[in-house]
Amino acid sequence: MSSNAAMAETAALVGDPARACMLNALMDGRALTAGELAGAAGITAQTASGHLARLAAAGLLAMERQGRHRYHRLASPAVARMLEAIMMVAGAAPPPARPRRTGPADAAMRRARTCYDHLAGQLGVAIADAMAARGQVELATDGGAVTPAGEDFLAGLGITSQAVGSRRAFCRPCLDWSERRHHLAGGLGAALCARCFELGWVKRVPQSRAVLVTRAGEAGLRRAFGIELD
Amino acid sequence: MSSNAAMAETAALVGDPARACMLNALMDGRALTAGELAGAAGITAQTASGHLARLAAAGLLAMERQGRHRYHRLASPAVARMLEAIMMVAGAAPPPARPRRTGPADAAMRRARTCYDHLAGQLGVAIADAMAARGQVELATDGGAVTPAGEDFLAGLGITSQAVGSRRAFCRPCLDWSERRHHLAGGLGAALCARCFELGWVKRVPQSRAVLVTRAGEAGLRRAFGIELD
DNA sequence: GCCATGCTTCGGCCCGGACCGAAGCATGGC
DNA sequence: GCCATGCTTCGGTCCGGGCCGAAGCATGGC
Repeated sequence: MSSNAAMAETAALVGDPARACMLNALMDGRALTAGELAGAAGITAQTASGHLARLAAAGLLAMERQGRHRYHRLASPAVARMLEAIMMVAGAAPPPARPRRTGPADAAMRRARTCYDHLAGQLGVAIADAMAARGQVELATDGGAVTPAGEDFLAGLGITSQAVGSRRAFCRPCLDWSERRHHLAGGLGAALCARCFELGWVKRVPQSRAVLVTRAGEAGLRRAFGIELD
Repeated sequence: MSSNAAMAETAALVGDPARACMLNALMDGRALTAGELAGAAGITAQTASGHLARLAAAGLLAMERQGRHRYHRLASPAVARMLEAIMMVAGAAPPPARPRRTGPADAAMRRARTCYDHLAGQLGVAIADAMAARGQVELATDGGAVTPAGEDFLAGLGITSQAVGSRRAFCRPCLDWSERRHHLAGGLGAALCARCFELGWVKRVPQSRAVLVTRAGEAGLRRAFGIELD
């Protein structure tokens, strides 16, 4: 059973704290240089170099040289999904343990962040809740669908069905790491996230997966979704 | 960022070949004794005991004592999904490598097997294809939905919508490990799988995730789905 | 009570691999 | 050409943890 060994090898790569840190830093979908990743993991450049080479060899990372720099990013959405899945199990892990402060310590991260290509945190959950409450999407633990009313609503936001995906069922729910509730992922989640950036409703916090809701964003989100973050 | 450490810890648990072997053996959803798991991993009982204790402490396994035996099973579907996700990355891993025989060496496994709670392999893919071709389900990479025609069809098979789930979108596609194509998972996949066992169309191969299609099953599958396994 | 079975705990061995210092290549700026 | 920057390779140290043998508890059969 060689597939067992392959699985163990892949998991072992994620199973080192320094590598996990680097992978996590790439979970926002951007590409970072080797130096930045070394800093994020708190290790020296030469140690990071070894790790990155192994991750790339295993197909977890894609590497791209640009001048003196080498940019690394997650090789595919499948890798991001794997990391999500691991994080979910890790988060729910201690079953008979003390409740233990859930989620990231960083308040901004808890409030709003990107999760590979879509929005998560309080913002992501609020959007999902609002769209579900208005009958714009139907959510279930195993999948979801956009309703006709939802398509109209998205069109009004400037999101075409082409941007979302060709089929009706493109709205994968993704259990939120800090909120422990579902938010919108999949094609719909990615399109909504991209549109929020385009509209200037949210902007990235440097060196972080966290995003800030701008003043225009607060107004826009209230108008479009009827949501009001604390 | 303590969540990083938690993720690494969880991944490291899967990252040991012996533990990966045991987790894999539990991927069919059944509960096995410590001795059986030790045998599956090719290690002694005392070594397995240590591994199992750690996996249980981390919330990956649930343990249940029954007489002298201790039965272990995956703690939750989330764990199974995590293992699936890791396997998927591991399978697709070597990107610039030789094509390398895909999937399990075992021919029976490739033909039909369970994947936690649903059917996979050629059989699983064939069912998904047949239902999609007949307009009974709509599949996308991020989710899926059963059509009204599909509900009628399922009712004819003796599968009520209660058995499948309360919402319309309960049919999560799951990328097949050996076939590299999608099959039906989620509530729908679980209900179909259970019904196939009830009808005696398939039966488990002892000590394996593989399942055999019975003579009655060949006829039933042909009649119900119009599929013909080689 | 006695023994067999199933599993766990303890102790000690040993190997893999994570880490860093130093040196070696590249690329870009001047 | 020269040096600075970014990254990699090499060599050596050190620690975590996987492994088994032996012994220690439970449970069940007799």
